Amino acid sequence: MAKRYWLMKSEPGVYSIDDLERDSSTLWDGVRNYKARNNMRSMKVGDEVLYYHSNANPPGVVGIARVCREAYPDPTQFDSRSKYFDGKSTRADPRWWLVDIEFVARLPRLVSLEDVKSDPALADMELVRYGRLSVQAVTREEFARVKRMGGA
DNA sequence: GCCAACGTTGGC
DNA sequence: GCCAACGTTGGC
Repeated sequence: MAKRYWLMKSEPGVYSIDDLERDSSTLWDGVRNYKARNNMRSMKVGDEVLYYHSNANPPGVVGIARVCREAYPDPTQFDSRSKYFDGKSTRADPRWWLVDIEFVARLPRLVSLEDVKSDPALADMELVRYGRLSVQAVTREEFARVKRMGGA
């Protein structure tokens, strides 16, 4: 299976690229959207990720990460003290899955949402067509282009 | 803080 | 299975 490419969103106030660089890797918990979950379940170790800051000023892609552990159940769904607790999920049949990602690099220049939207070559990105999905697939070409726009 | 564009839930 | 009501995301 060829390497694939993704875009993952995080609010910098919750977990920024700086946090990822400091931690070196993290588990991507708290995703409670089926499409995003399905995307994570199809990820393979080595897949590359555009790291996107949402609810930021300006919002945009700030770095590159890499999948370092394939999908396993999101532990927060079983933790009644977590805000991500899901009483309808069981350990035998977990509803929510996540992957681990590791820090690769920071982009020398931020590629803002506005930059992405105004580039005709990126008009088909899910980020443009359907903004709200927090874990999206991107094509190899889109990934390469955003990376280049970011000065990497 | 507003609100558009979604997704989810649950009554029927 | 429909759909109204409600919740969430995320740009602005």
